[in-house]
Amino acid sequence: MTNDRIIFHIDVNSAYLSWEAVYRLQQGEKIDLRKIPSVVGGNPETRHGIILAKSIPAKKYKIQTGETLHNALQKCPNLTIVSPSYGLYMKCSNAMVEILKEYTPNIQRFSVDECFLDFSNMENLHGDPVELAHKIKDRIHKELGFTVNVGISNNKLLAKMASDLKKPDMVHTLFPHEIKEKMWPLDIRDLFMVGASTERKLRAIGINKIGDLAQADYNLIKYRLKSHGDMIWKYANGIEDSTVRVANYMVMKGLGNSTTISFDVTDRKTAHLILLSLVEMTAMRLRDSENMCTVVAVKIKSHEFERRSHQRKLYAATDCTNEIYKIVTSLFNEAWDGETPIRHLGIRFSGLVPNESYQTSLFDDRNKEKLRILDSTIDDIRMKFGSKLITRASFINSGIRGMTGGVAEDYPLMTSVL
DNA sequence: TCTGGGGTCCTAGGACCC
DNA sequence: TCTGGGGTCCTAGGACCC
Repeated sequence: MTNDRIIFHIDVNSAYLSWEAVYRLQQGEKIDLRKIPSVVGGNPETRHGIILAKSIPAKKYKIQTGETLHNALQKCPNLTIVSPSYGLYMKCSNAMVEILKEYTPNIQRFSVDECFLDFSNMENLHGDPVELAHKIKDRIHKELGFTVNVGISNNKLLAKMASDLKKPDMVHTLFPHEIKEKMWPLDIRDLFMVGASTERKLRAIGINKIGDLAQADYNLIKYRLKSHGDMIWKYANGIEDSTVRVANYMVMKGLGNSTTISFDVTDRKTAHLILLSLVEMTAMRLRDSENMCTVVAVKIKSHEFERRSHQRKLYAATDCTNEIYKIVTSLFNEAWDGETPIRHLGIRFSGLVPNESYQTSLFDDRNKEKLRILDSTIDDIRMKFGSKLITRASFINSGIRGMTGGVAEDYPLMTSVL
C-alpha cells in the first residue's frame, strides 16, 4: 500500500530572493535580483545582520544562508542587499498554494516556501506524475513569475530529498530503486535532519556520504546517536512513512517571541520593559489561538552568546497578560545575575490547554475576570486598528516598541517534523 | 564593526512516590 | 545505617528544521 503512494515536494527556488526579484520587476525595476549576486538580509546596525536568502550568482561566491552580511561583503564587495518583507512572502506563498489546490486538496504546507502534495491513486485523473509535475511547475512560473523544484517519490523524505537535487526550475524523481544512484553519493550533510552536530559525530566514525550511513551497522548508529540515529539511518535508506497532513492536523504545542536588542541591556528596568512588550504580543497570540498555557519560560542570551533559560510550571492555566508578565519578571529576576549585558530576550508559553476548558476556580478573585475582559477588549482593538493604537504608558519615550515579535499568520510552521 | 526568529523533539538529571 | 528499583514529573539545555 505505502509503495503505491505518489508524493510531491514543491520547493520555491531561493524563495525570499525570488519573490523580491519578481515584485521589484513588477514595480518597474530593470534589474533582476536573481541574475546578479544579491541577498535578502537584515540590518547590521540593529544587530540583525544575517543572510536570509541568496541568489544563485551570490552562491558562486560561497555566500551561505545564515552567515553575517559583514562576512558576505568580504567575499563579494559589490553584493546587492535588500531587506525582507514578510507580508509579501506570505502573499506569494498563498498564491502558489491556490494554484496547487486546483490539482489536489491533499496539501501539507511545510513552511512558507515548501509544500507536500499527495497524488496517490490519482493516475486516472492526472496521468503520469512527471508530466503533472512539469505542468504545475511551468504554470507557477508563468502565472506567478518564480520558479520551483518538484521532487517526486513515494514518501515525503524521498520527495524532499529529490526536490533538493539540482536547482533551479527542475523536476526530479527519487524512487527507492534510484536511492543508490542519486542519494547515496551525496554528502552526509545533505541528508534531512543531519545538522552540524550530527555531521561531526558521523565524520568522527568515518561516515561522510549518505551511502556510508545507509550501509553502516544500524545498532552502532543507534547506540551512538540514540533515537536520532535510528531516524537518520532509516532516512539514509529511504525509509519514512509519515502522511501528508492536510490543514491543522498538527496541534500547536507552544508559542513564543524573542528579540535581539539593538544595544546591550544592563539594567533591570529596561529588561522588564522589553519583556513586557514580548508578553503583550505573545499573550495576544495565545488568546487568539484560543489556548491557555501551563508553562512559562524566559530565555536570555548574553553579549557573549551564552544562553540561559528558566521556566515554571503553573498551578493553574492562564492567558492573562498581567499575570503572565508577573511570572516572566520573576523568572527573569531569578535567572539574571544583574550584571551580565543582555543581547537577546525571549519568552515562550507551552503546556497549552484549550481555553474552553477554563473554569473559574473557587480561589479566583473577581479581579481576574475583569482582567480577562480587559485583555480581550484590547486584543479586539489591536487586531482591528493595529498594535500601535494602544500602548502602555511605560513605553512612551522609552525607545522600546509596545509590542515585540509576532508571527506570520494563516499558515502553520511545522518545520523539522515531517 | 560579526552571529535572526519562529518552531518541535529529545535527553539527562534530580525530586518524589511506592 | 551500608542503602533497590520502577515509575512520573519537572527543568535545563541542546539539536534540528526553514
